Amino acid sequence: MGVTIRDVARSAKVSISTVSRVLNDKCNVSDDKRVRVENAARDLGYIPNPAAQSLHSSRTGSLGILLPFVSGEFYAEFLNGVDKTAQGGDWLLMISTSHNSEEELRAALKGMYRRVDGLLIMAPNITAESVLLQPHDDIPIVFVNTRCEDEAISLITFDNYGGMREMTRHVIAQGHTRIGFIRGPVMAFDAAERERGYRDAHAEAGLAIDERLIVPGNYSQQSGHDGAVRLLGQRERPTAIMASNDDSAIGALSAIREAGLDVPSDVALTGFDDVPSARFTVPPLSTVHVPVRELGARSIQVLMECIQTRRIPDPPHFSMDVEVRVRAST
Amino acid sequence: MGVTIRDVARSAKVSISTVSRVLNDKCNVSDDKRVRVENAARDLGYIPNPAAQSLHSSRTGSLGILLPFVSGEFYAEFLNGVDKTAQGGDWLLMISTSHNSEEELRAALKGMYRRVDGLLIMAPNITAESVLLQPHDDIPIVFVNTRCEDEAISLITFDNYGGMREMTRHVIAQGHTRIGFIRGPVMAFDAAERERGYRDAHAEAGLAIDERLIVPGNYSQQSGHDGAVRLLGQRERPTAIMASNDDSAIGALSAIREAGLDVPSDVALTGFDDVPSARFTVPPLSTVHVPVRELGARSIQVLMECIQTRRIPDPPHFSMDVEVRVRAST
DNA sequence: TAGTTTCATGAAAACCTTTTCATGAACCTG
DNA sequence: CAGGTTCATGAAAAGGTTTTCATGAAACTA
Repeated sequence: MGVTIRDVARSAKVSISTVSRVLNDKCNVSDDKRVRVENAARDLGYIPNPAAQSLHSSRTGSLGILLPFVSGEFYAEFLNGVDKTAQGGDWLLMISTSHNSEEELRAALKGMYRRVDGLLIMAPNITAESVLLQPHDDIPIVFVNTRCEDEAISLITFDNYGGMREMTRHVIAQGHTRIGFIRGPVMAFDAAERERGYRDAHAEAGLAIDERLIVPGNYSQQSGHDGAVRLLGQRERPTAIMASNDDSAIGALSAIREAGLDVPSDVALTGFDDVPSARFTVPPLSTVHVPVRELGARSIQVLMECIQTRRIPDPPHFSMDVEVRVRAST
Repeated sequence: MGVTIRDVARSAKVSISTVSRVLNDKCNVSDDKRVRVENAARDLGYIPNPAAQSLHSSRTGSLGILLPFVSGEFYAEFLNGVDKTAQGGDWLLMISTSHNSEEELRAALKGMYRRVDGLLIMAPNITAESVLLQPHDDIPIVFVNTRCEDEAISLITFDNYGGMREMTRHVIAQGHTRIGFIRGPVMAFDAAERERGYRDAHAEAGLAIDERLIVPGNYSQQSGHDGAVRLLGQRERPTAIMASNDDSAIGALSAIREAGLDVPSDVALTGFDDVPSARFTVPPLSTVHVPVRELGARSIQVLMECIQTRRIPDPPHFSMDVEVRVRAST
């Protein structure tokens, strides 16, 4: 079995209290013994048992990350920011994905009970308030990209609505009046916000929306492809297609080319997220840049601060800036 | 603070031993008390403290996942398979990324000490043997896509060499003789294997390789773009470009189109991995299909079995099948 | 020098479970 | 009915750490 503090104490011929003092406090212990303990610990390769430490301190050194269904570059980027920042603070990450319903999230929350010191939750399909109604540990929780009105809950988000409104303004400014829209997942808060941006920009410009131009999707490439096929098959086909995210835009792009049409001369195309691939489509994709990695980094940053200061940040809600990036697809 | 087994015992008017028995063994306890305990536990919302359980049982219920730098769809897919399978076995995942050097991996290994019951390590830049030379907990370890000769080490991999050899044969069969190759990361085992496949297929066909046709890369879209620019700028430009993975093929595709050339009529293009996007490039990308999600799933499966049976699988090395998928880019 | 303060040190308690052990009571068996 | 089993139950130990408390020695102060 593993080497314990007892082994170190025996080897250094001191009591376990002294060993613990040397390894933690660093005060009130004679140089002689300190050196003996340090040597013994090193020679034996002693590492404190985290379970024992945690039992005593009720601190775990881990952060829980709860995500919805993970796919595509968005999450890889997000996790990158999360992990790098967490490692900087010497935290380990406990990650659990595929939580789309309240049910699943509740189970995950229970599974993480007492195993983590804080939680980062991205739950675009659910409201933050409903998550917190569940019985839960009173550890700090930071929500990301989740619907949340309550100012007592810490939230990091980005402007799904404004980004898509801005992008729609851009497309309208290009002279388009029949603009197709490929929706995101039905239950997703961010998808609804993006659609709202699309609609409001139309209203602003005094453009009526033909509801047939709004087709379903679920953020996947396949759904973007299918959505575009549907839009292009319409009698009076749109001159521009706005996809709810980059993945579905990439799918749409392939459908447009399959139909023998050119982007942007026949059909303009836009995405949302600005994943790395968006710069490498042909033509490069006009999209709404979301600082995904920074989003992950900042979320963890805030969570670490919540844990340290024992209270939620002020202001509790923070929104990252997004920015329209016009490339060759419009 | 949290509700403990004592609280449940007090509330149910029994000893803590009885509570523990009801919640675990389920034997040798009267119906009367069983019901009382169950009700009390439910009403108080009791969840056993994992640290205390772990301290006693020296089991944690967590699996450690150590990955290299994570980016792109490959890892999102892999994690999908991993997480879904782990959840099925009621395990939590402790994930740590960005371990490319022995140094970093050693630190991560130390950080996970006694926090996990098993480890899944993907370390294409290092050998499995060198990782195990580090002092480490004697928990089961499964390596994925890592260089490893030792038959005493459990390994799941896929045929990087054979896949690329097969794909190269396909390209050669199309009549190409000047075939550019965009390398993966210098230290990466899988990248070296893929290059070896490229070379051996040439040798088989009696084709000499012009070393100028092999350019550096690092699996990123940007590096694929840059590599293609370099290849296309050569005096005698290649008629086909094989990228070491799909991401760099996507980058290369954009560079080819920027140069005003057509795929596949001017330049054929291939990738490796078959990430979801590969079907939605224009034209769709010929690539080597790797069952990435299954790879993740199987790896965790094997790890769970190692933990349960307390020994490594027989045979210890397992290779997933890959398959050339010819699409419109060749 | 007597009294007080500082300081290094080890013993022991606490954190929360699970599991072993001991104790009776109720139940058999011959 | 006496001796032996089974069985429900609670007390206590163990798991590895940190922290408090007690102890005694050494260092000060008046």
